[in-house]
Amino acid sequence: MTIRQPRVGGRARSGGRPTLEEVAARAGVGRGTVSRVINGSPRVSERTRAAVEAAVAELGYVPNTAARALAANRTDAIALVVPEPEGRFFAEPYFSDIIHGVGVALAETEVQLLLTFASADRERRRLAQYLAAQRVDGVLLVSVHADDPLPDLIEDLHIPAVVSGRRSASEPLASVDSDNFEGAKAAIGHLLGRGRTRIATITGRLDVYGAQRRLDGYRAGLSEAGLEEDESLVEPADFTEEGGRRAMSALLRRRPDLDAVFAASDVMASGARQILREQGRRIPEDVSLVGFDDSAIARHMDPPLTSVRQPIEEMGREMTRLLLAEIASVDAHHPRSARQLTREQVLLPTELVVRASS
Amino acid sequence: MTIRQPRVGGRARSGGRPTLEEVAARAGVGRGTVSRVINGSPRVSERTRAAVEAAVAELGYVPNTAARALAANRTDAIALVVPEPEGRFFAEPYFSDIIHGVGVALAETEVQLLLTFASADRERRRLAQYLAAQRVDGVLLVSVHADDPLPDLIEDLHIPAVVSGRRSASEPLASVDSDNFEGAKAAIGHLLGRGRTRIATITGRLDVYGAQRRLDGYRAGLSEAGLEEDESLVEPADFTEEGGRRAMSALLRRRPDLDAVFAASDVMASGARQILREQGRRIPEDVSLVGFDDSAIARHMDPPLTSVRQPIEEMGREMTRLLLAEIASVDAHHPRSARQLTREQVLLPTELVVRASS
DNA sequence: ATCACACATGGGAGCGCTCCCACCGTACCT
DNA sequence: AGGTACGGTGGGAGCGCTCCCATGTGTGAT
Repeated sequence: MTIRQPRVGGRARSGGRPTLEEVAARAGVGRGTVSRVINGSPRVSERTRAAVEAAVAELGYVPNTAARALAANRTDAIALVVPEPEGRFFAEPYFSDIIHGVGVALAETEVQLLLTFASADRERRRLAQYLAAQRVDGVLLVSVHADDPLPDLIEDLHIPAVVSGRRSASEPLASVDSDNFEGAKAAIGHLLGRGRTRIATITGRLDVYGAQRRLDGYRAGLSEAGLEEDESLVEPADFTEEGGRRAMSALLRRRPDLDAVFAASDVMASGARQILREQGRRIPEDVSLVGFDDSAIARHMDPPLTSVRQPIEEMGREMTRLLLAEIASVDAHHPRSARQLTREQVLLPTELVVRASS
Repeated sequence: MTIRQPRVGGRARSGGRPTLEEVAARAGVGRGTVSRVINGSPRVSERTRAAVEAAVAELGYVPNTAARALAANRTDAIALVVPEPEGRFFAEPYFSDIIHGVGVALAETEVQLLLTFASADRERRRLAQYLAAQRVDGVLLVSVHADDPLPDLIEDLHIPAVVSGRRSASEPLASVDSDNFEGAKAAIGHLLGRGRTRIATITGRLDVYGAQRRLDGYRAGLSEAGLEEDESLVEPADFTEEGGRRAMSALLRRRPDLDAVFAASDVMASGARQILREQGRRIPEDVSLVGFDDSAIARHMDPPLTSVRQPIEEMGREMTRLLLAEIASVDAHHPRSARQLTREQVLLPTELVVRASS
């Protein structure tokens, strides 16, 4: 028989990173005690804690995350999943703001943020594998389309998740959204205050829940002011500039007497403005124009566009808060199968930014 | 005495993700064999492999990464470290291109990309912890400044790493850079071909190695054409638009007879153009202008700017290739302390994009 | 038929941690 | 004095994998 040698090679002790056990030996305590100190358990005497901390500092000990993840069944990492090609991701300041908000919310925790793109089908599959492999404790999903299968997949996997922008009134996942309804209503209130009464709207794709809510807000704003609904003032579009142009043309043809336009996005407002100008309507003298999103476009338009600002960074913060809470609740109620996720729905207030176009 | 119960709770078998052992049982083979199949070892018979693959599919088995990382001492993840605040990161298309390149290089591997920002000091410390905790197998470093301590830190940790843009001629880490010298020389060659002989240059911050190389290329281009060096045609700046304006003013004051300007960045070229226009010099009739980077600015300038294109996406690809190679070589030569990293230096060719400004 | 050798396979040990139970000592009560 | 309680501590077991050694099992050469 041969005596089994301890495994040598890559993980040899010499020069490797120190382990818990080594710290314990150095501090003259047991492994469990060191673990308690590292994890900030209160059940450790002051003397012992100090001794362990000294040993940690001397050895430059850093816990091995893989071991911790395996033993504790958590990774202390969350993923921000962007179901878009990188190109669009970088083009839109939206994402930058979201990430910033997430970063703020994570700053005081030990949780790491991972960014993942998943536009192509192939990448989707990879992502599914990734999530199933339990590499993250939870997922932030931004910019999901109504027909995206990703959220359902995540739901099946029983992974804590938060989406930005509900997909419907009965969003099954926890979500953070801006108050599209009130935002639109405020825009209408503002236009009414300017003395406008024939207010048209250009909507986004109505299969997007947020677009529907903006339309609802438009209608509520008018009816609360005692104005009758008038479908000839409503023109659907698709969130694009070209769509904005077409819708504006249609509206002017149908209702040449309109004195204000509420576009459900800045991009569509930009398209509308082009047509208004071509047709010789002055902004804001003849027609007031209001957009939605308060994007860079709004600030740089001529004249600068009044727009409804969404608190994007705050949405990022809030999403993170919700996700961390879900993860914590899962840890608590152990049974992984029967867990209760909170599925909280948060609605953040919007703000009307008034500029020269109204 | 009490009989020790198997641990229950979160990690109970019921409903949990299947393990290797369960796949093995299902396929009627041993644990080792399943592991071999999963990892694509050739030492498995065709029959067995098929049986295991069937079991994997039936159970929806996905290996647990934490366990794998712990046992194999690798994570199959690399980090892209951006020592900039997120804002700048998103503002510059440079990063988007790099990431795209990295993504392409990673597409055919199982390696996951993590994005990490680390501008503030606090974040730096976190990052250092993160790396020490062995959460990634290697690091891609972009946009490092000459005085950044991060690369040295990474070097001390003996973590495979690749930087984009060497910090000096003797870069200690593996690096990928574009050929600034030849790029600049080509720009000068082009201007000479246009019949220009009094060619000035606006340099970047000369403590940035790349800026120095562009200046060297400028000089080499002139001397190869038999022109004498003339320091009155060289004006240092700092890569900013304002710097470009100042440098251009100084050059015009000193050398009103100049007939071409090579700016070491498009942004500086943009500043230079403003001054040239103010002074009534026509581009390109009176003065030819060439920039560097071929950024969006170059395409949108009036007139469109001739510029030296860097193969950014390819740099991302190449960095990834180098990093994966380093990681592989580390795995091979086990002893973690005495490892030999390749420290390869790659120089990618640039390309002159000729537009109306020259 | 015998040996040698390759190839295929099973399973023990161990990666570094967390969790939890058992145990120790001390303080406080009866 | 004996009992009880509890804060503090040590260390076994186990997380799910990889690695490698030991053990079959089949093939061709002798």
